[in-house]
Amino acid sequence: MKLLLIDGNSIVNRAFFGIRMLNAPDGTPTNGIYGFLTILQRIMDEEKPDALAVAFDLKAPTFRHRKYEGYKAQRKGMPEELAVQMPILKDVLDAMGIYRMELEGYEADDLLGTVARRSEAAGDDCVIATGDKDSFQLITDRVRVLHIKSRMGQTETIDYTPARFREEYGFDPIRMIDLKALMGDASDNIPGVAGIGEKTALDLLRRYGSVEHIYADLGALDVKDGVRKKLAEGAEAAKMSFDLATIVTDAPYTPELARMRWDKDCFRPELYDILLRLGFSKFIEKWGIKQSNQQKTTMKVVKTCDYTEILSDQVARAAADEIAENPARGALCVFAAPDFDRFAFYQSGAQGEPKAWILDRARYAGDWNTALTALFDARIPKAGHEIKDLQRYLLDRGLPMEAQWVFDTALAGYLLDATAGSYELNRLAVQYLGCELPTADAQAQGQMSLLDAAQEDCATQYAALTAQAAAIAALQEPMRDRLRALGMEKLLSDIELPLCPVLAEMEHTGFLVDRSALAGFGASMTARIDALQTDIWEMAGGEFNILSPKQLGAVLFEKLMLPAGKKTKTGWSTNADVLEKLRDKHPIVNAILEYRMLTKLKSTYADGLLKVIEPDGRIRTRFMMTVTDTGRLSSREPNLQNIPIRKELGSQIREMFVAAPGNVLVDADYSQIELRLLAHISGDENMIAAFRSGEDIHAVTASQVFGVPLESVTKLQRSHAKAVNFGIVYGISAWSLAQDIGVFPNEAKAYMDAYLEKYHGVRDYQKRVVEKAKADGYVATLWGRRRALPELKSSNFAQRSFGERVALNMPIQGTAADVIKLAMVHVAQRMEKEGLRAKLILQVHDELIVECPEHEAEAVRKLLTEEMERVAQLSVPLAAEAGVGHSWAEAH
DNA sequence: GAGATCACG
DNA sequence: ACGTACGTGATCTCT
Repeated sequence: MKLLLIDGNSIVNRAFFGIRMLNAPDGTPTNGIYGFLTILQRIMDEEKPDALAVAFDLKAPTFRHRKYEGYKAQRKGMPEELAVQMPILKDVLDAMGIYRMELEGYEADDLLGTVARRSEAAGDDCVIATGDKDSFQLITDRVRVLHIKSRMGQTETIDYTPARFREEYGFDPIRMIDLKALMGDASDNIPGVAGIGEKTALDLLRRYGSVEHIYADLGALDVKDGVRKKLAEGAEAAKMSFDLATIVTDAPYTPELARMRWDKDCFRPELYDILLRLGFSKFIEKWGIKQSNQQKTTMKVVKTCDYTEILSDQVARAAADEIAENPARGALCVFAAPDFDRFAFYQSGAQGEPKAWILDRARYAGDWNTALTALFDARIPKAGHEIKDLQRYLLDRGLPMEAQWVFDTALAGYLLDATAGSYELNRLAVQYLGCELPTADAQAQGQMSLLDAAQEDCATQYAALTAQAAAIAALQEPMRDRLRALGMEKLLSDIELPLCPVLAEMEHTGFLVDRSALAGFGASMTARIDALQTDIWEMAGGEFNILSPKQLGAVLFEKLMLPAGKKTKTGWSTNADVLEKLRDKHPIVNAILEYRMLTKLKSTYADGLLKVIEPDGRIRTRFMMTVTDTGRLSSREPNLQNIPIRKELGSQIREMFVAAPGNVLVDADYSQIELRLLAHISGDENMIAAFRSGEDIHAVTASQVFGVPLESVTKLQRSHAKAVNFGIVYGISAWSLAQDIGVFPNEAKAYMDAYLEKYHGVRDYQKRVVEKAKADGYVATLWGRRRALPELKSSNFAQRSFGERVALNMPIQGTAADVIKLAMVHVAQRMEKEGLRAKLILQVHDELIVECPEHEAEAVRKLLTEEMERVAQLSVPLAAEAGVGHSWAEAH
């Protein structure tokens, strides 16, 4: 039998300090619980124990501390945010049927030790999961310790067997006590011997085995006199520390072994409610926890109803007419199955009963396009979920999509919490309605005939679809209320919703790519890549996978003994920054850099893009509207927002993105939009003046920071000033700036000080924005787009600092996103109004690309820059520059 | 599936 | 002493 014992306090502590602040919908902090459950699940998956128990501390002073009077056993008090999570965590564990071990006056460690020794005596295997090193003293052949570390939100476990421990420490696990006796443990209030640190303690134990041996004859030790003196003076402390560090293994505790047995079915019904309240739908899903009495809540909040299945064109038209003639019933809510072959429509009655309709392509008797045309009638106001994709579907089928779209639950969810990550309807229902939606998975019953099962399946699925459409209806009011309260209604109605058809059409149109040129480009690299591989293998003295950082690290830093720089968590870093510094040290480095560049170009861009060119020669991306934390769009499958440009060879790819015959591309981009927005938002007079003057902003910055006349700014000074400008927008530290531009940190610090001295409006603004973010818990753009910043309250320095940088950056990056989105809406509307055949085809954050007939080029160029510059009247002009060409490279 | 790397703004 | 810039997505390796 295998028993898993978990040090509850230690694990929840790691989780709390390691994971960014998370909150339940009601505001209760949940990061400790969340982290604990994540770690628990991971260990369970990996270890698959037969039984488990979680131990918790219960009150100080504990047994171990009691015998030392006057000794302050009190650990540092738990932060309030963690303390409130402890009872909830215990409730969760109870509801999961997991055995809890607590004993008045004992620490979790002592219970672990006691139970571990007993299970060992009974011939069982035992695994202890903890975040502290104290428990290493319990390691034996039958007791392993899983040490849980959390770094940057990631958890890492190290499996300590006696061998693994000895390898790392150089002595037996039981000597962990001796180690603590000598070096102490600040977090546990174990004093240790004053002046003896980890290094000395390890050395002593490796040579003399134990505290007992060390103290047996201090005079015989081969150590410096200073160390001998410290040991002599610390004899008492060592004795006490030894006792304090010794985990009790014979506590008066009898665990109820039967209740430790792990059984997946022992979840109690209230687990569902607890997890729901905590906002942990991820775990509900993952563990397949069934709702208890929630079905009733669903019915109450999401009013479902019978549906009519539409099977013919005639019925489809009749239904559309009925809907159009009853505008008082509210928007028609549409839910589409993922592949758009089934739809549910739902209209809540103003007075009467709600009505619902189902459209199933597999069963539809008439013409599918006719059905869609009828129901997506432009007379009918509609609400939906991810409506841009629906519009794209209609467009791809050659159908109109001009229906009045008045709401999108996914977009609303995104505006309300851009960091949530997913806006699945069920999740929104949990969050904003407090209920779960029925799922479609039919429980195929053994007794049912195949036909019955199929029918049952269909009915369940239709009911589920209807409930989704009904949820869209039910979500509108609470979500709209929230948006209004946060001042984001206009953001939805004037920017995000109107942007949907624009993006749908961009995706639909796609970008023409010169397939044979791209294929030729890819093929032309093969020979060079092969030659480089041969050279690299020869210089390395053997074959290896150059793209494997692990193997490459071994070659560079062990075989060729090049000086290793940064480390990653798995080994040496071999990234371009590191390699760049090794360029002169060995010819292999240059070859590797070139090899990396070429393989990247070939696999991601040449081969990668070739795979997604459609039969008409065009590439169609998907613009994601609810992905980024700042309000930007993202582009996927393929990503057309990261096509190379910075290096000459890569930028050749852009020559293969072309206009169709008889057409041209018009490319317009905002010049320095983020810095201009910084000038406006901060109100810094000096920076505003610089932009109004129309001079090169980086040169002006250089001239001011380095105190030289504008005309005599050197290239290097300008490039440094440019780096500072970028850094300011990102919320820089002097250390990182130094890394970036390759100067000493104190020099970088001097640049930054000079910068903030000259642009003191920026300095004041930065102070303001961080303070306001701390007070409000969020930051916002000029248009009111928000990003919540719970990180600012984190007790973890790194996370808090991250929050501060985000507070500095998001309002700038997000406002730029607002600006270009609005410009896109205006551009599309105006091109349509002016009857141009021009089409927007791509957005790359500060750049728009239009494809149009040659004769429209001038008009489009003018239209683009006008609309882009006219979006907002700020204290600095928004400048857009446009070019025309037959390829993207030429137009840019 | 996670981590490392590198492409873009 | 902490840990180093903001925001993305694709590909490859390796567990």
